[in-house]
Amino acid sequence: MHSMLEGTPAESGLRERKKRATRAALVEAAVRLAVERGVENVTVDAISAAAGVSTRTFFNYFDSRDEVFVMVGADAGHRVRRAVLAAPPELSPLEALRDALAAELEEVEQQQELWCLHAEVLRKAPQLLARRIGAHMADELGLAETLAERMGAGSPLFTEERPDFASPEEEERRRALGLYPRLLAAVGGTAVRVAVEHWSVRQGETAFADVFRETFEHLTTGLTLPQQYPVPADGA
Amino acid sequence: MHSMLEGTPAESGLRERKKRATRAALVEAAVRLAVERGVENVTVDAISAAAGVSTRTFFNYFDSRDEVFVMVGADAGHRVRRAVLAAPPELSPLEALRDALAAELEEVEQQQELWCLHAEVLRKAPQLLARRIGAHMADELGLAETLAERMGAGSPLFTEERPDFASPEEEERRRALGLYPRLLAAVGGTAVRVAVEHWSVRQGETAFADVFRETFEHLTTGLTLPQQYPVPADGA
DNA sequence: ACGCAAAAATGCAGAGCCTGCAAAAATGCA
DNA sequence: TGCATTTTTGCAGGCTCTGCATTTTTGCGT
Repeated sequence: MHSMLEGTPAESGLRERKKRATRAALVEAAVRLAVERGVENVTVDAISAAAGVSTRTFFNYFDSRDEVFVMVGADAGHRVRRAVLAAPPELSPLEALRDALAAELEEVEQQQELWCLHAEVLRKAPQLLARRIGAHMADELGLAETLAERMGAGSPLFTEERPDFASPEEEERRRALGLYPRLLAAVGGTAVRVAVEHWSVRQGETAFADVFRETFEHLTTGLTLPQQYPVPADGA
Repeated sequence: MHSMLEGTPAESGLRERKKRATRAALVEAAVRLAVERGVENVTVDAISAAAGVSTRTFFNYFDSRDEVFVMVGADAGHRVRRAVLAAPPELSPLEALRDALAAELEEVEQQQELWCLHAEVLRKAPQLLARRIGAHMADELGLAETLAERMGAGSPLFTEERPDFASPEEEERRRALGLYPRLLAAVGGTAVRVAVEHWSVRQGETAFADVFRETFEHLTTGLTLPQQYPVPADGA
C-alpha cells in the first residue's frame, strides 16, 4: 500500500488466480446484466448469483454496488506509469505521456467488446460516470509522481534504497517544478477522456488514432483557435 | 430542462424562498456535521434533525445522502458561461475562458468559510470528491456548447427564435471545429481543479491568483517543460 | 378575513445496500 | 495426511432510498 508500483504483479498461486477469476466474473456479470435490464434494476444479489458466489462475498471484493461498474481496466494507470519511465529520454514530458497513453489505448482496442458494453452502461448512468472519473483521479496523483520523477530526480520508485521518501535534493527539485507535473498528469487524463468521448459518438467515422493525435496537437500548440477553421469575418 | 440557460432565476415567492432556505440549511448542517464528526458518521437523520425537517423531506431535496455534500456552489457553471459570452471579442477562446473562471473564483473567495469547510470534507472523502468531479462534468458539456457558440456561430442561446436547434450553417461550423470546444472546456475545468488543489496545500504561501496565472501560462505555452527549472545535466 | 386548490412536509412500509462477527469450507505446505 | 491460513458464507442489524397516503403550509381569489 505504500511503495508505489507493485499493485499488479502476475502472482500465480491457485489462490490468486481464483480471486482474479471471481473478481472478473463479478465485473462481467454486472456489466452484462446492466446492459440487459438497466443498471438500476441490477441488484447485488443478482450479480452474485450470476457469478456463482454469495451476496456477502460480493462485498469482500467491492466496497459498494456501484464500484463493480467502474472497475474495468483498473490497472491501466499502472502500465502507463511504467511506460512513462521507460520512454526515450529525448522526449519531452508531454511527448512521453502522449506515447504512453497511446500505447495503453492500443491495448484497450483488443478487449473491445467488454469496453463497449461498459461504455454503454456508463453513458446511461451519469452517477457511475462520475465515479469513473474519480477513479481516474486516483491514478492522476500517482502519474504526477512518476512524471516529476522522470523530470527532476532519480528514481525513488523501483529502487531498493528509499522507496518511500525522496532525498532532500529530490524534494528541492520537485518543489522547483511547482504544479507542472500535477497539471500535466491531469490534463493528459482529461485529454484521453475527451478524445474517447468525441470518438465514441463518431464511431467508425474516424480512426481513434487520428482523434488522439488531434487532441494532443491542440495541447502542444497552446490550445489556440485552430487556424484551418477561422471564425467568419463578422457575426450575423 | 431543454432550453439552456435559465436554471437560477431569482424567483421570490414565499414558497421559493423557503425552499432555498431549507436546501441551504440542509447543506450547511451536513457540512458542519461532517467536519465535526467525520462524513461517515453523519446520517441523514442527523442532518435532517439539525436542519429542522423530517428525514423524508431530505430526500425531497436530494437524490442521495452524498449529494448534499457536493452541492456547494452548484450554480457557478452558469455564471461562467455568461461571462464567456460577455467577454470582449478580441480575446481568444482560451483567454475568454481563463478570465471567466478567474472572475468566478474571486466570487468564491468571499464565501471562504463554507468553502474551506467543504474542501476539508472532500479532502477526507475521496468518494465524494469523485462525485464532485462528476458534477463538474455536467457543467463541462454546457460550457463546451457555450464556447462553440462564441467561436463558430450566432447565439442559439438567449435568442427567441430557435433555442433548441441550431441552423444548418451553425451545425456545419460546429462540426468543423471538431473536438476543440469540448477539449477547451474540459482542460479549463481541469486547470481550475489542479490550481485549487495545488494552492490549498500551500495555503498562505502564495496568492491564489498567482497559482491560477501560472497554470494558464503552462496551457498557453503548450505544456512545455518550464525553462527556468531545467533538468540536471545527467541523471544520477 | 376566509376558504379552496396546489404544493410541500410527514409518517410508514418495504426493498435494497452494506458491515461486523463467527462458523464452515478451501487452500498451501510440511 | 494434518495443520495454519485464507476465503467464503450466513445472519443480525443499521442505514439509505422510494412510493403512497395523510396532514400541514402557502398562494390567491373573494
